[in-house]
Amino acid sequence: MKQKITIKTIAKELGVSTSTVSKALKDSHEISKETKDKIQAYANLYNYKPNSLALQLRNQKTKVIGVILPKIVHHFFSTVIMGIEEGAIEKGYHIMVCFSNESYAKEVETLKVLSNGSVDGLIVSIANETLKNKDFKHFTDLVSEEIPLVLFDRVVDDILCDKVVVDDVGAGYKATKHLLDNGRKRIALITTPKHVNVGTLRRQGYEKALIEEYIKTDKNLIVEIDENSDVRKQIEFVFNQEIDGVFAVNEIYAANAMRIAKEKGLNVPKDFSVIGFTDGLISEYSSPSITTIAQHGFTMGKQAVELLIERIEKETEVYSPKKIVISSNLKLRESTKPSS
Amino acid sequence: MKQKITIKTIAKELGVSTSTVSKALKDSHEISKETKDKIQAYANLYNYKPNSLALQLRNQKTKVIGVILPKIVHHFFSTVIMGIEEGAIEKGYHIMVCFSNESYAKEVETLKVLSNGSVDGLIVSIANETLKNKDFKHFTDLVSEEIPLVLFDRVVDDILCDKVVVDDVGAGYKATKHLLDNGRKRIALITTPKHVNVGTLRRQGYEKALIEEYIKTDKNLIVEIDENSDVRKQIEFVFNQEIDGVFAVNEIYAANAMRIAKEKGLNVPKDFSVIGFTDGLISEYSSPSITTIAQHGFTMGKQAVELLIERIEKETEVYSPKKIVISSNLKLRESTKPSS
DNA sequence: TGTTAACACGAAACCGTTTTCGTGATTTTT
DNA sequence: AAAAATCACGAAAACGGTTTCGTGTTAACA
Repeated sequence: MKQKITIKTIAKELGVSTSTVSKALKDSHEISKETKDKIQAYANLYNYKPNSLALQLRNQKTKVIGVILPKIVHHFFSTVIMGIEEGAIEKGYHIMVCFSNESYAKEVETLKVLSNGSVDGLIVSIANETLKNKDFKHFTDLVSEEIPLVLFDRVVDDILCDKVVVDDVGAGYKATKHLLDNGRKRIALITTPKHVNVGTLRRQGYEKALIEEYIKTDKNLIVEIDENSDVRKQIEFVFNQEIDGVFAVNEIYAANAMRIAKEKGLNVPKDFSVIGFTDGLISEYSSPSITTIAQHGFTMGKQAVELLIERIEKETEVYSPKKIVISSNLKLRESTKPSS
Repeated sequence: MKQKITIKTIAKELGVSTSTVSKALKDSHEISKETKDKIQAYANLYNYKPNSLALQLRNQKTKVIGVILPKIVHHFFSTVIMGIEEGAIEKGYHIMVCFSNESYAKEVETLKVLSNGSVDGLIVSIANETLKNKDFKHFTDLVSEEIPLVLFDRVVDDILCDKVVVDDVGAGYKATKHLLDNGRKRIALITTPKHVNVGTLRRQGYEKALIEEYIKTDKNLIVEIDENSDVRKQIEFVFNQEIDGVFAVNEIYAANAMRIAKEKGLNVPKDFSVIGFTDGLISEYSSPSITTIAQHGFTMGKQAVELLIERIEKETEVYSPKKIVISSNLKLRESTKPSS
């Protein structure tokens, strides 16, 4: 890379001290107009830009926020990133994005690297493997180092930090209630393994809605998907039962379920209703389009980053972690058009 | 944030100089075993981590790569990010991600901020507005500052830097040829405005395939989508003509076209074929699933970052820009099952 | 005319680390 | 026993800025 122009260069070239240059560039009253003009003209001519590393070192802050996501090729997470970035830019921050790829080891490593001073704070959604392990030491260490941290979506209560989540129980309830209202009686649930807490919470909502209608939850109608083996096969399994609707905790499962239903000759939404989670493009463009729970990823991201920046910039010693719950809502589409 | 432990702290605490601490932590032979043990033990105990800002300043490199994308909630771009990140991590780099949101102003601003020393190099896909403006000064400035830059997908030849693109002409050709081979005669093209060069290139491939079959390109079969107004309406327009197939330059347009075709009572793929670009989830999960040109975003990202890092680390003064062309291939699905 | 204030600038410390070059104290060599 | 080599460590500069605190010169005031 070309030799960059620095304050020193300018100082030497113009026969003044670095302090004078620094002050002149900040339009300090200490410096005479002529000197300022001369220095500023020179700086402009040679396109001087203050070296941000030097400033970061001096100010002891980077104006960078680290973001660690389990994955990115995913509508929800990419929407969240959008929100985080927008919120960050508004406050003069930038984001450094890393992925854990759902791996515990990579999450630990990334957290370690980012917490060595390269970022002012972190926004994280926990990797699946970590949730399974239940080993959160890398997070609690971060907290005890007092590095600002905000967890979102996939959070755990043991980690004492700010959190942003969707109202998963409520969402599960709304989704199931909607199916019941449409007259469905035997509703399958396609969810994640228990360690993924969002899945568990959505399941609670599902069960709550059923109980209210005096329907006993039937274990055979519930399938916990193991992403390491054939997802489609596992979903097909539930179709061995007699069912008239399905609530899936994400849109991939929902799309798969609908496809299977159609292949089995079921007419969606006439004979069979489908409802998913994450209001992504699949739900919008599949046919029939799929009713979903909208997660408001953008809002989540924005709230998370605002929370974090507040935490970073507030020097208050006493600090009680906040938890923001974003309410989700139903996005009605063709897959649950009332069966006449 | 808690007061971080530094080399100075250790030095003072242990009554040695900072140089000794620094050397001891690097296991230098200059330091006696006892002193090293003592210092290392202390560092471990208090969980000392070298401040990365100080290192970056001293080494004059950040090991960070800036990435500027037009958008992220998009299958292709998020796949590219994955590739970039993986390649970066492998070489000990991290990525700083920003979005231009297709805006010229934000692109200029972001480029300026990132080129002040916070990154060692940049990977960019140009914003639509910039392509329309044809104002690339912010890029050429970067090049003349000799800041390593790699452009991908949306590139322009005037900027002298490394580039990674897909074989858009070839891809357009393959897609159109495939439709022709399926016996389609009146093939609509749904593309972008002319300033988006990838659209223009794909169109060239389309025209080339038609010419080979002695079919004259019919302007009425081509629609250039303006994203600022109703996309669906614009696509519908082309259905006023008699057509038996459509080639769309991205999957959203393809999905829309297929939906309209179905609404018009056309049977896909029996009466009508659809082929898209970007092998995303929509194409996979819509019904019928949509044949696409796979863009290999992951590969593009990885190649781009490898090119960039090579450029960053090679101190060779003479440097001739490279252009890597990634060949795309057809992913056959239901929307173009041969009409019997 | 002597004192004080305002002005315009520079010296030096600081942020946290690395690294070159001394240097005094041992140990080895002759 | 004197010279040379080795050892174990420290001082200081450097990376590129900012900022506090002088300080010499000039202008204003009594």
